[in-house]
Amino acid sequence: MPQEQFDTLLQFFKVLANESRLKILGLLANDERSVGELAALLEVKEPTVSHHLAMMKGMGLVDVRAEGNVRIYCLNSKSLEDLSRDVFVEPNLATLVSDEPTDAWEQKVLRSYLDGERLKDIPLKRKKRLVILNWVVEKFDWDRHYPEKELSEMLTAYHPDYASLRRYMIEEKLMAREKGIYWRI
Amino acid sequence: MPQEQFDTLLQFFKVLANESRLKILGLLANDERSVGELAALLEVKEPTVSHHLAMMKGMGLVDVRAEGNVRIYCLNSKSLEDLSRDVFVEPNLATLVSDEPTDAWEQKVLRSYLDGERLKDIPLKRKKRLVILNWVVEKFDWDRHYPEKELSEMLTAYHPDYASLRRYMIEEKLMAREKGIYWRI
DNA sequence: CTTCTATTTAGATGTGTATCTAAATAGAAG
DNA sequence: CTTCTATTTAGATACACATCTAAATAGAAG
Repeated sequence: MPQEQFDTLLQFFKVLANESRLKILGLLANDERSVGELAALLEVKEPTVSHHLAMMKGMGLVDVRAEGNVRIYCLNSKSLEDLSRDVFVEPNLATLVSDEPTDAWEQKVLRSYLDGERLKDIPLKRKKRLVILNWVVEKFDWDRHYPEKELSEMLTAYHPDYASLRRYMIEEKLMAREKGIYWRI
Repeated sequence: MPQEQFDTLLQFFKVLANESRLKILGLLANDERSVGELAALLEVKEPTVSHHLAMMKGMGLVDVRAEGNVRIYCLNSKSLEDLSRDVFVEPNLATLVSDEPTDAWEQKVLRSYLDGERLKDIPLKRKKRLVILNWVVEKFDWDRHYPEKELSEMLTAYHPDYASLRRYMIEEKLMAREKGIYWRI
């Protein structure tokens, strides 16, 4: 859903990001016009206008009606309103792009927070911190149980603030704890 | 005013009519980001992102803040709202393009309605009719007074429905009438 | 059917622009 | 001051696209 919507929006902007087409939109907002009229008003050749109108029709921005030898185009203001409503509200915009971390981005985070096998810092932003925590938790075996003392010693090897690391691991449900014993989940 | 606004709008669409820039907009709607983060998320090089951000900043779509070595960009949602509000309401759109008849357009109208020195039709649309009326009224001298009979005979030479022509001329204040005498104004 | 006109299709050309690499800058940290 | 890192600037390349001309289509009118 978001991807498809993103492409539609991108296409919409591309269609309107052209002087001739934007003028056509403005002219049709005043009155319906034939291809020839538009060509004369814009002072470009008919084939060019025809090409532009085809694009705009493809986006549903205009409608056509044949009248004798003439094709009359008019604005489809509903589709314009639909697009603008969906688009220009910030929360809608936000859903257009997944900000799921990509491999490339995770690599970047790891590089910037790791100094060899040690952490330079524990990221404050949750998204980045998750990348780091996932890297740390990989150091532990799936099918072992770790007493708190052993866990803390191992964590200290990566960052002095082992307590925070431990707390975050629990919080993010990367590990579970019971009676002072920890294991991966 | 309309021309300037038109250019702004066109520029706005051009800025957003690009996959990378539209994604940046979406990402910044989620959270502020540094150039490097955006480059990693989009999987393009930093200079490219930098270039895009400069464009967007030029339109006032984003704001920057320096933080150490890093420049953090965030969305300026107000400017986005302003633009969309001005744009996507049909009456606003209509004012963006002057539909004053251009010379080219007038020529076109004349060509399509004239058959030599006779009118094929009297246009129903006022804009076109004005072009025709202006052409007809040129046939009359500025400093002569025409009795109704003479006027009607002259008009008949251009179109059988001389009465309509005469009425339109008065209506558009191309001619004035008093006691059955007509003259140009 | 033939001719004329409005439009569309096809194909060519030139400009614009998104992106890259390499080099310059600027600020942080030692 | 020197070094390192994030970013910007400059310059090159390549692809996209707006527009044009010429030819095809389709419908109106004779």
